[in-house]
Amino acid sequence: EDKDPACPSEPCPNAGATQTFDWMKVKRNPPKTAKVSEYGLLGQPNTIRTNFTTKQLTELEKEFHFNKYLTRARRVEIAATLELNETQVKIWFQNRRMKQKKREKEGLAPAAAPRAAK
Amino acid sequence: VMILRSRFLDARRKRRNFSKQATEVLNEYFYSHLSNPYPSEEAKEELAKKGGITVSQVSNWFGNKRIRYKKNMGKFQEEANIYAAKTAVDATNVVAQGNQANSPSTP
DNA sequence: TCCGCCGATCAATCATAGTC
DNA sequence: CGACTATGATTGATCGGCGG
Repeated sequence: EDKDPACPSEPCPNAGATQTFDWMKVKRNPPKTAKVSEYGLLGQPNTIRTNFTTKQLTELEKEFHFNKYLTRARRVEIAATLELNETQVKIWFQNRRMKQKKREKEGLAPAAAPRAAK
Repeated sequence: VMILRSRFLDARRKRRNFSKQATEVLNEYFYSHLSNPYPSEEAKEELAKKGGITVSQVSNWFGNKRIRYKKNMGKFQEEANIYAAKTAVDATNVVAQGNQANSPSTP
């Protein structure tokens, strides 16, 4: 996975002027979205970002407008219907809530930023 | 998976490059804090104000910058040197210093 | 001890703007 | 004008911390 003929080692000595800080080495663990089941042939089931279909997103969106939060039962139901993991549904709602919050926040500040600002 | 490109109709993405001044401010902060380019919420607001962009845009910029920088450090060497000279508040060890905790991080 | 949520971030990708 | 690159935004998923 990393091909760097110049600096094979880890402590890559500072090449050039700037050094290599910790944040530059941060590496996220690959998504464990694997579906178990059939991976005997392909070494990697779903080590990549899942792409939800329009249908799935539509359903999730619809459910979101009904309830911002899911109950365990509802989650299981939706996951089964859309053929997704419960975790994926859970995460989707989580991200959706954050997105909503972000939107609300932007819908108030950009328009006006008059007073205040100390 | 036949092409779920339903995202086509997302008129949302009408990107606009930031002004020279915004980029200047962002890069200045980034390279002067290269040891830890993670501005606090307050710092982001400050940068947003100075650059005339939103806080989210500042976040996006840093997110993209960090990833792209570490992905190909060599490509940014030149840029790094330019901005590094400008400001040097950096400090690999800014711990001590008898300083003032300006952040309201209540323990 | 396990689980869900939050906030921030990562990482890959999309689509466009800019350069040649 | 098309090809290629630079860059802002989006988003499924991870990380660490908190509370129940």
